[in-house]
Amino acid sequence: MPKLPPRFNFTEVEAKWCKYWEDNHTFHATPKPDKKPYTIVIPPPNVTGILHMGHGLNNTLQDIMARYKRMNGFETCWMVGTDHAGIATQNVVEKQLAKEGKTRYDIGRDEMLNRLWAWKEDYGGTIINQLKKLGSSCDWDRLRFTMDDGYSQAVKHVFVELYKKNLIYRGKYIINWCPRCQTALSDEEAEHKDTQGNLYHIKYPFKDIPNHFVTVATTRPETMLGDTAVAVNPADKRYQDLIGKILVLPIIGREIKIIADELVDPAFGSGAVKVTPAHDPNDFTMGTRHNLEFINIMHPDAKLNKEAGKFEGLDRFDGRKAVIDTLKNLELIEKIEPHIHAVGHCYRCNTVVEPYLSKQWFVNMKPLAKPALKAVVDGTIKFYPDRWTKVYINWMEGIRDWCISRQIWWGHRIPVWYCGTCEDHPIVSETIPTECPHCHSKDLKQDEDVLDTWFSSWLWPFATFGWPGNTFNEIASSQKAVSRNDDLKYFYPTNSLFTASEIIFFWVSRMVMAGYEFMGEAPFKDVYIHGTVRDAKGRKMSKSLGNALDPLEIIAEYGADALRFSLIMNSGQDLFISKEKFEGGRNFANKIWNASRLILINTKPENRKISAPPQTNDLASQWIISKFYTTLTEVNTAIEGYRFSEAENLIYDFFWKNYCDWFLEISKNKFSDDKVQQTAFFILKESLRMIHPFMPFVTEELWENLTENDIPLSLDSWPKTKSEFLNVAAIDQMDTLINLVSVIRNIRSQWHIKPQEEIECYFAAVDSYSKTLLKDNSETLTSFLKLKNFQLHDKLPTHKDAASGVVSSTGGQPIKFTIPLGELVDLAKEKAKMQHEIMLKEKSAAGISQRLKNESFVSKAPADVIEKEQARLIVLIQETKELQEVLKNLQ
RNA sequence: GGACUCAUAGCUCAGCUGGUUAGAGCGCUGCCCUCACAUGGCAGAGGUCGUAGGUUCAAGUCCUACUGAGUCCACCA
Repeated sequence: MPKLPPRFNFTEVEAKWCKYWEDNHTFHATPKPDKKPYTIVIPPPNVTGILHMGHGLNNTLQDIMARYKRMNGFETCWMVGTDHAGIATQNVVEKQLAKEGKTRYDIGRDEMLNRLWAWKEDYGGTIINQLKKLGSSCDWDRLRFTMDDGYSQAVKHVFVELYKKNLIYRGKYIINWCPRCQTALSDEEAEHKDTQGNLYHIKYPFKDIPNHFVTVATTRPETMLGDTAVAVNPADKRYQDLIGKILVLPIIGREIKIIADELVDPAFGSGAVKVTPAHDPNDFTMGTRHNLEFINIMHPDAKLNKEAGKFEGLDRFDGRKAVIDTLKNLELIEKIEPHIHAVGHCYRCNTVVEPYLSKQWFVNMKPLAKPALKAVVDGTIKFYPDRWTKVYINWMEGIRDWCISRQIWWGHRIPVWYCGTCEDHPIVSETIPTECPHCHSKDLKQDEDVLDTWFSSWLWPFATFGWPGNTFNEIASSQKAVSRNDDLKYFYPTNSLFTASEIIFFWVSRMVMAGYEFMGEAPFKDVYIHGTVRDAKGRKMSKSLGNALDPLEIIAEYGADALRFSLIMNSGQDLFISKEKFEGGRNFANKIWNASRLILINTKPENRKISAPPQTNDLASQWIISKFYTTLTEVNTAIEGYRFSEAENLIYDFFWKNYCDWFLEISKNKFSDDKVQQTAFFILKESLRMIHPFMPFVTEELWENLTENDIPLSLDSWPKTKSEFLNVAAIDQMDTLINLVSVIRNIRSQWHIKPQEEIECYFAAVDSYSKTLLKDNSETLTSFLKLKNFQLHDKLPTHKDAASGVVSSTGGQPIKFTIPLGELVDLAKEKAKMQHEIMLKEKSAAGISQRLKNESFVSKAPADVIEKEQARLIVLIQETKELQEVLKNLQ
C-alpha cells in the first residue's frame, strides 16, 4: 500500500506529470475513424508574451473543456502555437538595439530579421513552457508558429486569392498612423480614449472683405497649415451667401474657398469647418468630392515638413503650440474652450495616432462579411454568453475595409513586386517572379511592407492543420466543398473557441470570414467569451500599474491546481483577483488529498477493485451514491452550457460537504464493513474523474496511487450517468438525518453540553427538532421513537462529530434509526407542503376577491374576464376546503 | 451620440423559465489539536435584494423611469 504524506506536495507532483504527459505524448491527437473529433484552437499567444492571469483563465477554460471531451471519448485536439505579433516583437528587438545605440535602419533589413529570428528562438518558447506548467493538455506535437514555412505559404496564398477576386486593393487613403512605430494601423488597432483637449476657434479672414472673418473650430490647430478649404452645410442660412467666397489661410497665406458639403453639422461650433484633406478622414472625403488639393504637412515621425513653412522640423505637439502662439499674436484666435474628445492611441505603444494620408493595401470586407454575419444571425455560430452576439452583429453590419499593410519588417512580406519600367502593374504572386509579365523587365522590387499580424491569425483554425497543403490547387470558391487533407477533414471545423471580448473584432470575426471564404464553412460552432481579470480594486492587471499577480508565482506558492480552481471559481463575469483567493483552491486540493489518504488507510485492496456502485442497505452509502449521480448530471449540463464556475461549485460542494463532511464522518465507525469501504472508494474514484478537468495534477497523482490502472486519468473515462442509482427516499431520509443532527449540534453548542449529559441533550434536541419540523406536534417524534423501541445512546462516543455519534448509536445499523424517521418526516413534509399550498390558495383567493370588489375593475373589465375570475375564485375556495380536510385527517 | 453589462450579507459573487424560510466562499464571533486534513471540524451572528413607480393572486426574478459603477462602438471638426 503506498503511503501518502499528509500534505499534497504540488511542486513535485506537477513537475512529474508535466513531464509524463509530454514524454508520453498523452495529448497528441490523430484522425481516428471510429472516434468523433473535438477540436479547440488556442488563441495563439504572442511570442513576446509571458503568462499573465488572462492567459491563466483562458487556458484553464480551454483545458477543462478539452479534458472533459477527451474523457468523454472524443479524439480531442487542442491546437497550440504562437503568434509572431509583428509590431510587438519588432518593438522588443528595437529596444534591444537601442541599448546598443542603433536603430533597425542602421543594421538593415536582413540583419534585423536575423536578430528577430534569433530572439524568437531564444525567448519565443517561454510562454509555451508556461502553458505546460498550467497543466494545459495541448497537442504539443502540433506546435505551430504563424511564420512557419507552411503557414507563411497559406498567408501568401490567401493574399493572392483575394487579390484575384478583387477583394484586395491598393490605394491612397487616410489611415491610422503611429508616428512612433512608423506604421499604418487598422481601425481596430487604434484605441479611442476620451482625452481632455481644447477646441480652438480660429478666425480666417476673407480675401476681399477686410476685417471680416469666418470662424472655424478645431482640436488639432496645427493641421490648419494643410487646409485647402472651409466647408459649411449647404442648408445653413448663415453661410449661404458666402459659399464660393475666398478666404486667406492665416500664417500660410494660401487662398482657400468656402465650399458646401452635407458632412458639415451646422450645430457644431460655428457651423464652419476647416478642411484638411490629408489629415482627417472626413476632410479627405470632402477633398475628393470637391477636388481639393491634398497637402501633407507631416513627416512619418509626425514632425512638421516643409509645407509647414516656418514651423518645419517641429514635432506635431510643439507645432500646435507654435501655431496657436502665432495666431494669438495675429489676433486670430476667437476663443479656446476645454473639450473632451476621443483620441486614437496605438494599441502597441499607446502613442497618439495621426490620421495620415498614405498608400496602403486594403481588404474589401463587405463581401467577406456577408456569410459571416449570416452564420451568427441564423445561429450556426453561437456566442456564450449570448449578449456578445449583438456586439458581433453590429460590427459586421458596419464593417469597413481593412488596412493590412504595415511599414515594419517582422511579418509576412507582401507578395507583390513592382516593375521598374511599368510601375502601374503590381505583380501579385505566391512565388518570386523572375520577370515582369508585361514588359519582361527583370528589374523587379518586392513591396517593402509586411502584412498585419491578424492577416495571418485569421487563418489559424485551418492553416494550422496544413491548409493549403495538398489542397493547394483544389480550392473551391466559398460555399462549396473544399478538398482537404486528412487532418483538415477530421478536425475542421473546430468546436469551441475561448477568448476575451477584446479579441472579437481583431480575431473572432475575421476567422469566421476566412473560414467561409476559404473553407466554405464556419471555423467553429461556439464562441465562449470570458471576463477580464482585474485586481481587487477592479483595475486591469498591468505591469505598469504594478498590480499584476504573476500566475507563475501563484503556481509556485499555491500550486497550478489551486490557480486553476480559484480562477474558474470566480469566472462568472469579470474577475477580481487577489492573492488570498488562491487559498481556497489550495485548501480544496489538500482536502481531496487527505480524503484519499483516509480511504487508502481504511480500505482493503480487494475492496478497491470495484467498477460499479455496490448494492448496499446502508443509508449513507445509498445517499452518497445518489448524490454523486445527481451532481454528475448537473455538472454535465453546466459544462456543456459553458457554465464552468457553476460546474466547479457543484463538484466542490459535493465532494467537501456531502462526501467528506457527512458521508466519510458517518462512515468512519463503520469502515470495517466491506460495502462501506467499497462505496467510499468507488465514490472517491468517480469524484477524481469528475474533478480531473479542473484540477488535473492532484487527481492524476491520486489516481496513480489509488488504482492499478496503467493509463493515466487524463486518458481514462468520464463517469457515466446512472439514473438507476437515484434513490429519492435515501436522499430524503438523509436530509432528515442531517437536519436532526444539526439541531442536536446546535443545542449542544449553545448549551455547552458535556458528553456525560448526553441523554437529556438528546431528548431536548429531539423535542426541539420536532418543534421545528412539526410545529404544534412536539410530542410526535419522541413518542414515535419510543413506540418503535428506539434507544438512544446514553453516551456520545468520544468523537468529534455528533453525526457519527448518532448513527453509531444503532450499533452500525443506521437503517433502524432512519426508517422511522423517514416515515415520520415524509408525513411532516407532506403536511408542510400542504399547508404551504393552502396558504398560497388562500392568498390567491383573497387577491381575486379584492379585485372583484374593485369598482373600476368591475365597471371597466369585459364580462368574460370577470366571469373567469369568479370561476377561478370558486375553484380556489373549493380546493382550499378539500386540502384542509385532507390535512385534518392526517393529524 | 449609440449599444451593452452590473447594482443581493462587511468583501467577492450564485440565485437559469416569477412561487415554501434569498445561498456560497472569504472575513467575523464562540467551542474543538479528535488516530485523513488546523490548508481542519462544529455551531453562530449578519440581508427591508440601488431608488421610485408599474404588471401579477405572488417580484431579488418581468416592465418603465431615475441614480450610481463599468465596458464597447461612433468621422462631430
